[in-house]
Amino acid sequence: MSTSYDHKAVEAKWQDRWEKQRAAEVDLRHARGKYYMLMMFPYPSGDRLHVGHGRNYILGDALYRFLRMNGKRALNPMGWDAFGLPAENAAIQRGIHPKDWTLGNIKVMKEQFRRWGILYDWSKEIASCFPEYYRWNQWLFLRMLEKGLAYKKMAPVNWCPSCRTVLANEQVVEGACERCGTPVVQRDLEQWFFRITDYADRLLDGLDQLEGWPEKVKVMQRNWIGRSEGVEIRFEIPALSESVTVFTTRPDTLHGATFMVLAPEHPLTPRLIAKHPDRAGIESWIETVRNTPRIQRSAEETPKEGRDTGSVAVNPATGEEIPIWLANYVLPEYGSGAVMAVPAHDARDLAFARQEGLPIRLVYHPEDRNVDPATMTEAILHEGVIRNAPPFDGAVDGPETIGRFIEWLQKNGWGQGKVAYRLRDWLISRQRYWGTPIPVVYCDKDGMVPVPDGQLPVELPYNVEFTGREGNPLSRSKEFVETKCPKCGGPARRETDTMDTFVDSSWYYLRYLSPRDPARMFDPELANHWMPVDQYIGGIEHAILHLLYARFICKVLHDFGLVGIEEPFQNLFNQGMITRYSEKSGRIEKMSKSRGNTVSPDELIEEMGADTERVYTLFIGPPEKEAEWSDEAVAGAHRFLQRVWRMLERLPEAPPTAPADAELERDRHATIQRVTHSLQRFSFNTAVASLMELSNSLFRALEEKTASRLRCEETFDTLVQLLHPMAPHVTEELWERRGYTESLLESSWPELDESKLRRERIHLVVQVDGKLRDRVEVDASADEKEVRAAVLASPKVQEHLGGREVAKAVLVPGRLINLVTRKSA
RNA sequence: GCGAAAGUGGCGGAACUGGUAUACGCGCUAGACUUAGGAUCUAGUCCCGAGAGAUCGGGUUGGGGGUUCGAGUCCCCCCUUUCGCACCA
Repeated sequence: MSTSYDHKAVEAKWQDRWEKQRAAEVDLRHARGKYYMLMMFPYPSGDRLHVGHGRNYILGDALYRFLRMNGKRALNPMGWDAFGLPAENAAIQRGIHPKDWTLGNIKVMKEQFRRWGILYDWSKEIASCFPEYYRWNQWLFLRMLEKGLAYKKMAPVNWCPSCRTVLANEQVVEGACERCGTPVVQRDLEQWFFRITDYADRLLDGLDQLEGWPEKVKVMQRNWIGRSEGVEIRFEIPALSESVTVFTTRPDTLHGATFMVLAPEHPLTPRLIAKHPDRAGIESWIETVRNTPRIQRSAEETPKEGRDTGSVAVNPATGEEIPIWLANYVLPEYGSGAVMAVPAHDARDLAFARQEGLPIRLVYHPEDRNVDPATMTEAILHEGVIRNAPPFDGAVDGPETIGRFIEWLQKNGWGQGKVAYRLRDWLISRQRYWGTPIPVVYCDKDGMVPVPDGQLPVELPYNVEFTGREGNPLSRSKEFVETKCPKCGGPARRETDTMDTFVDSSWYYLRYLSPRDPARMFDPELANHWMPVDQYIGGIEHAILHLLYARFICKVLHDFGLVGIEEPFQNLFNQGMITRYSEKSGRIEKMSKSRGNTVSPDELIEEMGADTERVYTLFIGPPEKEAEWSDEAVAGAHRFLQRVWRMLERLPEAPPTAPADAELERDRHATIQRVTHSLQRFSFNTAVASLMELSNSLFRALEEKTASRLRCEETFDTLVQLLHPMAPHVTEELWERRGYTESLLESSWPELDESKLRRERIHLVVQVDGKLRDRVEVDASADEKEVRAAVLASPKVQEHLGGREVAKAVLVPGRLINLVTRKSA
C-alpha cells in the first residue's frame, strides 16, 4: 500500500498560516522599486464560484507567487465591484436587502479564495457599495459636471410599461422585458451622460501605445469608437428656404444621389410633411418607428420601411430636384441623421430604391470600380453613367478623387470635411436603487443644484421598499428625496437616479493604493509611483465597456492634473473560458450554472485538493485559449503531485555517490531555464509539463540509483520550488519536511547556471539531402572539419550517400549537419 | 458581407527567433504486485510496409503551390472552424 498525502490537512494548515502571516502586505510608501500588478475587481454575484471561474484567480496567484519568489515587489489587492442589478433582483425575489445580500456573498467568495490558496493583500480591500468609496464617484461626477463632461439631456431609452422602469439593452430579450415579458417601448427620458465622445480621438490614438494589449481587444475598441472621415454636404430645400446637411464618406458619388433619406426623428420632418395629404398616416408610422427598440431597429434583418415626404431637395452637383424620404434604416444619432442616397454605390440605398422604385444612377462604371455589373445593367440602360463630371477630370476612383471632391465642395460652399464617430456619449444614469446616488438636487427656485463637496457623500438610505413594481425604490423614499437646497435653503428634491456600476470600476485601481484615505479620491504621489498597472488579468467580456471607460476616466483624471499617466493598464491578459460537455444541450459549452455543466471546486478540493485543481487548471492548455475540462485528466494532475510527495520518502535510499550526477544536474538547470521562461510568457501549461519531466527524471534516478543522494535532494528541492506557484500548499509542506525553516514563498527562485547546461559530448543529427539518416556523438567543441570526418565515418551515412559527392555541408552547431549531394543540375 | 485568430495522434496539447514533429498529460493495450481494485509500478501506443527480432524502408502537421541545404513555422491560392463587428451612410 503506497502512502498518499492528506491534502486536506496540508491545505488547511498552510491556509491558516498564510492568513496569520498577512504581514506580507506591501508598504506602498516605502517599497523600493516598483512592481504593481494583478488587478481584479470581481462582482460578488451570489452564485458559487466554479472551476471555470477559478482560472483567472489561480493564474493571477501563480504569477504573483512567481514574481514574489523572484524578488519583485508585487501587489495583489482585491476588492469588490459591489453595486449592481442582481443584488436588487435578489431583494425583490427573496426579500433580502441588497446590502446584506452583497456582504454575505463577499464573505462566501473570500472563503473560496482562501480555499484555493490565493494570497490577496486584504489590507487594500475596497467595496464600491460603501460610502467611503462611492463618495468619490460623486466627487468625480461634480468635477466632471463643472467641466461640462457630465450633462443631462433627453434620450431614448428602453422602457417596460409594466415594470415602469428603464431597462439596459442586455435586459431586453427579443424586444420584450426579461422579467415580465411585456414588449419594451422606446421612450424619451432625461438622462445623465459622460461626454466620452470628447475623448474619442485620444482613446483611439492611445491604443497604439498599448503594446502589452491583445490585438483583438484593440481592434474591438477601434471598431467601437468607429471613427470615419467624410464630408458634410448641404442640400437646399427650396420650398422651405432651408437646407439639410448629410454626412457621407463617399462625396465622389454625389452625382449619383437620386434621392435623400432622413431619419423619421429628424428635426425638419414636421415641416417637410406639413402639407402632405396623408400627414396623419405618416405621423403614426413615425411613432411606430420611434417605439421600436433600438437594437431591433438597427438589425439587418429588419425590413426597410419608408415614406415619401412629398418635398424635394436640390442635389448641388447636378442641380436636380430629388425627393426626400423618411426611412427606419437611417439612425438619428449618427452623422447628421440624414443621408444622400446613392443606390448605385450603396447596398442599403440600392435595396431601398428597388423596393420603392426610385431611380438608380451610376457614377462609376462597373469597369472602373467594384460594382456588380449584373445588378447595374438596368441603371446603365436607363440613366447612363456620369463620368467626367467635375471634379473627376477624367480620373477615376481612389482617395485622391475623394480629396479633390472635398476641395471642390468647399470651394463652392456646399460642404466641408467632417469626422463622424460611432461612439456615443456614455449614459450613466440608472433608475435603480443599488448604485451611487447622483449628487444633485432640484430646487423650484434655483433649478438643478450640485451638492457641495462638504455635503458628500450623499448616502443611500437603507430603509427602502423593494416591490419590483413602480420603478426606482429610491424615488419613494421620503427620507432621501426631501432635502434642502444648498443655495437657498428652501425645500428641494434629490436626484434619484444612480450611476452605472461601470463608473465604480473605472478608477478602482487608483483607490487600491490608499483605500482608507478620508480626504482624497486617491493619493497622487502614490499613483504616480505605482501606476500604470503592470498586469491586468480578466475575461474578454470586458474588452469594450469596462476597459474603454477605465481608459476614459484615467484620461479625465489626467486632465484634472491628478495623475500623470493617461493609460491605466500597461499589460492586459485575457484568459480563455473553461468549457465542458453539457447534458442539457448535448454540446461542449462555456461552463455555467444555467447550462448545468459546472464542476464545483468544493467537491474537487474535498476529493483531490486545491493544489490538484490549480495544477490541472494551469496544465489544461494555453491560458489565453478556451479549454475543455476533463474529469479524467484531473486525476493526472493528482497523480503527479502524489508522485512528488512519495519521492520525499525515497530520497534517503539514494546512494552516496553515483555515475549519472551530471546528467541530473543538467536536467535540473534545463528545467529552471524552461520553467522560468514559460512563466514569464504566461505559458503555465508548458511549465507544468517541464516539471513533470524533471519529476520523471528524478524518479528514474531514484529507482535505478543512478544519482547520488545529495544530487537527488538538490533536484527535489528545486522541483518543489519551481512547482510552488502552481501547487503552493503541498510544496510548502514538502519544503518544511525537507528541514527548511523559512517559508518556501520567502525563498528565492532557483538560480540558473548556464555552464551546467553544456555537455562534453553531444548527439548530432545527420541529414543527407535534408532527410534524417543517423545520429552521431561528437565532442561539443568539434569544428566542422572534425564533425564532417566523424559523420563520413558512419556506415549508414555512406550507404545513403551511395557514392555521391558531398557538394555542401550545412552545420548547425549543437544540432545537426546536413550533407547535400549535388543535384542533377 | 467585413475584420481577427486558428487548423498537429483516439483526446487536451508541445515544438523559443526555420534545424531530430508528436514533449507532457489523458485514454487505450499487455504485464507485475494484490482476496480485489477506478491504488501503485513496468513496457508499449502517429500511419503504412518488411522482419521472429533488436531493427529497416516509406509517409504524415486541413488541401495545393512556392522560397530554402532544410518548412508545423516564412510567402501565395483554396477549404474549414471559432471569435468580434454588422442597416454607421
